[in-house]
Amino acid sequence: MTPFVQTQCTHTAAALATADVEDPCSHCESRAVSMCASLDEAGLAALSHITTAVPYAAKTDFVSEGEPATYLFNVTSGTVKLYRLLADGRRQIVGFLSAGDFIGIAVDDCYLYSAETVTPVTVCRFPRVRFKALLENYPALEKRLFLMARHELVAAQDQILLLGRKTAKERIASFLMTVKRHGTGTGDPVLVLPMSRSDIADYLGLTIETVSRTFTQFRQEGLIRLDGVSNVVLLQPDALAELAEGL
Amino acid sequence: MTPFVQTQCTHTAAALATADVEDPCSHCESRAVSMCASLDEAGLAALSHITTAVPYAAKTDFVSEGEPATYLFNVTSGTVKLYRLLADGRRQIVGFLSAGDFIGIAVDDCYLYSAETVTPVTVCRFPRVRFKALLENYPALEKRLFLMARHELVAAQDQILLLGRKTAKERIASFLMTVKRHGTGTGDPVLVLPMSRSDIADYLGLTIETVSRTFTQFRQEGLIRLDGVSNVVLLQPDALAELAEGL
DNA sequence: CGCCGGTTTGATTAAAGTCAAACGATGTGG
DNA sequence: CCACATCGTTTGACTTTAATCAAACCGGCG
Repeated sequence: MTPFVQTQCTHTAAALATADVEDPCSHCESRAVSMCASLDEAGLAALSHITTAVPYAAKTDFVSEGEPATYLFNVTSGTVKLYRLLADGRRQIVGFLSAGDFIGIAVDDCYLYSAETVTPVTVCRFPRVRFKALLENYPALEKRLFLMARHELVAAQDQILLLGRKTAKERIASFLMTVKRHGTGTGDPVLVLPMSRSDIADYLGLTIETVSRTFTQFRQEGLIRLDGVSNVVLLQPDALAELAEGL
Repeated sequence: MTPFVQTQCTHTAAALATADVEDPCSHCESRAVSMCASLDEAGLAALSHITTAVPYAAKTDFVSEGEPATYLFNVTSGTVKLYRLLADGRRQIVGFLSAGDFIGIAVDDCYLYSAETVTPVTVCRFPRVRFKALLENYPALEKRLFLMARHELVAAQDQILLLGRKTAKERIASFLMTVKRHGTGTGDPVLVLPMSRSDIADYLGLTIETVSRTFTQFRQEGLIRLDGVSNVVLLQPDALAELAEGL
């Protein structure tokens, strides 16, 4: 478990093969969408100096709630879920992350949630203390993280509205619209859900059975088509959008 | 409605009476707990220059979701609720604010939630554009806002766990513990709840009836004592704390 | 005193959860 | 190559929690 390579800030097998030791981040596919976009060459070099690129297999736990926060991470490919547990094992997924997302914005000394990969994932790993030191010298990076934190806060409030006041159908519809928005940005109505029904349930505050039944119901109503378990075609995206808003 | 005074950054009737025009923020009771604590005298002077102190009566709506975000606010006294609505009127309160809390950290051009006073409230009001300009010159202020945003994010994730996975009893217990923590910090087990049962319900994703029944149940079980509707004495704070964590 | 809003209590319903079994891909070993 | 075990998913029957509908209560105020 947790194999890793010491090459810095190069993330895919392809990138690794062509890694340029002098400028390791230049090939990073997620650079443009990550906090790294805020850094000039000097900043990128300084960051790459404290960075380790790490690939994880699917279903790998790599952050545990309550543990000392030794490292912070940038997801560069794949899907990660963040979750919190109650004492008796009830689980709430607080977010799904993908390329460009940062893990640890709100972290102080200890992690406040656990993180597990959903798919195979690559991350850039930074020692927390050194990252915080670096932040002092790159105000643009801090500004960028602030912006990302604000976006996370908006997303969290959306989720609070969903969990507090939406029905199961509205939650699933909202989830589909979020995945759609998060996708290519094109109007592509074919979604890929890399996470299991169990993950979706724990994200939406439902049970596996209710998630499954609701997908079936949407299929029967002609709102979606299901290709296997992970491919969803939105047949009536507008109707789903309305459902998501409670109309 | 929305009466206001042009005196700058002086917040209570008492403070108003003794306002020092040269140094209007010096008497502010919430300065130490607000973002203003990050400013030196020059910064405080610059901020006070774009500030209007505004008192609001209880139950006054002063921010509306979707409206252009002309102003940002700092709460200096009283309690405010932030909420979002679904089309059919279902309401979710995303947070209660009090002295020192900032309204608009995550705001871009338009407000993302509505705000209404619970009690009589005083705020410092800043034109958004001018505030953002000022931020550029006071990195310590921006750092402080970033820190506050991170704390809000942690609180939001706690609320997501609560709404997604806790029972009604656990939600009420969690709410009581949050109010307790938010209080004087002393071990004072007597809480004052300035908000209505309806507000508590809309904050916890429950109905008025369930909130009321759960309080009654806690009273019958000897966990709390109720003095009227707004005073709650925690008779067994430890048991409530355990309930809140799902133990 | 009696109205009025918010709150509490009671009876019933409905939405989602639980328990349980069947289904269907995927992967393994005979 | 196919039987079979496994794991995640779907479907079904039933239960439970909290919501809904409705009435009584209570405290403050005109």
